Amino acid sequence: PSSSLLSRVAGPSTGKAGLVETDKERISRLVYEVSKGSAFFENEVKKDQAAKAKIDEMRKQHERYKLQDSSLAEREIDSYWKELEMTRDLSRTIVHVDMDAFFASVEELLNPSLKDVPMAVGSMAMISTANYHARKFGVRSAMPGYIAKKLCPQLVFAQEHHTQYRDYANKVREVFKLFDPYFISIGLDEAYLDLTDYLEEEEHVNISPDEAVERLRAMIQRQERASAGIASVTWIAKVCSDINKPNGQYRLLPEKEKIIEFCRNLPIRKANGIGRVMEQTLLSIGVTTFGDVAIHRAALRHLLSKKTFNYLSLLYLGLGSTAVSR
Amino acid sequence: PSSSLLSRVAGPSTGKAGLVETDKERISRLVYEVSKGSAFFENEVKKDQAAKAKIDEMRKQHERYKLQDSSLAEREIDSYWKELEMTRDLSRTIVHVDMDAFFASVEELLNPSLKDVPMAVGSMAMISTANYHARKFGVRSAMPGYIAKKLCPQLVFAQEHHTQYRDYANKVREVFKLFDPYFISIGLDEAYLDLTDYLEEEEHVNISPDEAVERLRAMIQRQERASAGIASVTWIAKVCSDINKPNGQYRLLPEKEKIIEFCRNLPIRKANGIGRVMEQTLLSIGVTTFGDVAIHRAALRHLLSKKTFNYLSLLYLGLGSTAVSR
DNA sequence: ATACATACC
DNA sequence: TACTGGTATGTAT
DNA sequence: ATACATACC
DNA sequence: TACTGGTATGTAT
Repeated sequence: PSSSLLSRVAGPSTGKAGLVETDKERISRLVYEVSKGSAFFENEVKKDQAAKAKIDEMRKQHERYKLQDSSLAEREIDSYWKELEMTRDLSRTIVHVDMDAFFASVEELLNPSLKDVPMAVGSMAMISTANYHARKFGVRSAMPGYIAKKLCPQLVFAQEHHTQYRDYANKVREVFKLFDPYFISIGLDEAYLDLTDYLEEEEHVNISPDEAVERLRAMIQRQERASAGIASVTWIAKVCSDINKPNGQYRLLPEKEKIIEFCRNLPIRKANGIGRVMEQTLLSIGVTTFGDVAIHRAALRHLLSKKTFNYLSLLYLGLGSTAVSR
Repeated sequence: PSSSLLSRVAGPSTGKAGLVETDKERISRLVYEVSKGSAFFENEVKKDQAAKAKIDEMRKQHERYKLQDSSLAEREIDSYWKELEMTRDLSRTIVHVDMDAFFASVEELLNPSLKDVPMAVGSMAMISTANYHARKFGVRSAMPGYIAKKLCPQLVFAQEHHTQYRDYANKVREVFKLFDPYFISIGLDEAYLDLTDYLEEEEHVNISPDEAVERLRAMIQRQERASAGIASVTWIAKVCSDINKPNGQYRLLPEKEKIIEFCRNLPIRKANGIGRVMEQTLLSIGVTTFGDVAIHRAALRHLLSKKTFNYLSLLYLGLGSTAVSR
């Protein structure tokens, strides 16, 4: 099976965190073997082939395009990027907070005996989250339970208790409100906050963004653990919240050079909006990080839609929305 | 009423040939006054408003675009045009033949008394062609007969005799066949011929393209008169056939500089494919001739669809299809 | 895919 | 009194 | 406009 | 045995 099919059937969360390469490989093969033959699987094979055909078309177009001189196109793109640069706003302190294994940790609060065993919330059909014991075995969100059970035979299932999740989420949101009354929730377990106003208030002027977020996470941590990312735009804050997960935080300083360097080395898949298909698409052009976007800018503008190219431009430059409060 | 609405209700042929400006103005106003209130008219008003709204949107976008520096875009377009230039083919001698007032002149053959009076083929509802006596009054193809009658009260109507038109057209086509067996007919009264092979035949090597076309028209003229244009691409041949109409011909020599100069001064509306709406659209950007297309190339590429811009590029450069025979 | 607008004869 | 009818192509939804 | 694919939680 | 269900957005027809 091709890598794109493996990544498709392995589910979105596989390969995200906490596993070494050989484990990833072993797990995705196991998932593949177990899935094979199901209706779901056959459908995924079909979709994968369609996506691959499109990517192959593009690859051929790219072969032709590569022969051309692209220096003029590159200069035009550079000039466009210079204009984008004018819109850079480093003035906001944006935080992305992500509750660690939220559903699972609520279940652990409800039944502390689950704390020390590999546990997943959901059923043999589908699990929504797994605790970190289970994750060590490759168990992931959006993985069917029966596959998770193959990866981890001693896995314990907890039924979902949505009402409780909402109650706990509301408690956490009370904390967010103290730091930014206009915070935005994404589902029950994520939120974006704009800390700029908080940090400018007289009683907080001596607090650094890192300290403020430590404080916020400490207030949450009476019951739940959370990770957080701090940056000048929302999407980078989200990427940062993943870096020291679980129970950690990371700040990317609001300095143009640092931001561009950060994005240059960032695997494209880390950005919101770049999924499995776009990852494979860009890979076929030789793009793995946003730094590669700059290298292949002329080809990318030629091969992708205007919207997609403009979006990649923002990601390469580390630009994006700072809109949380309003 | 706005000029665009006047031009819309006046019909496609108004303003084409043979009238001075004040006449055109008087006629289009008369047509407007007479049409006003009809269902057809109200529909045209609605369509005109929709088209105008779009054009106005574009105009606003253009106001913003004009503030930007367009030198890089211009260079990229120039490089694209240089590539297009590589495709220029000056080797073909393309002729467009257009029968003068075809239906009307057949009617005159069928009833010679119609020769000396203003006459239109059709009815009070719609006329298809008018003879040149009638045209002096502003009577045009696709004009409703009752409006034509207002312009020219003594106008005589002849009923259509399609069978006869087809018979005469077939006779004319026999002539075309002698010059190019692969000629292409457009309706009953127009044709494109590729004279290249004819002129290369041993018995014709001493005949110029102009002479060959004179000869062709003379052979047709035993019964019908025709005008013709000679150029290296079909669309310019068609423009040329209009220049010395009726009963005349014009050749644009197959020389790059002459062709570009010709197009530079050519009102955009003369080209096939540029109708009333595109004319108004381009006018709103300040484009009247294809020379203006070069001046405003950066804005045009920004404001128009890729297809439209590429098409205008060909028209500016005097490039296009030479495909007649094949 | 479909309807509608533009364009031409 | 009364504004064709056919085709091709491009654009918007 | 509609269906479908991608992407995310 | 067994692959959620919701939303947003982009692309193809």
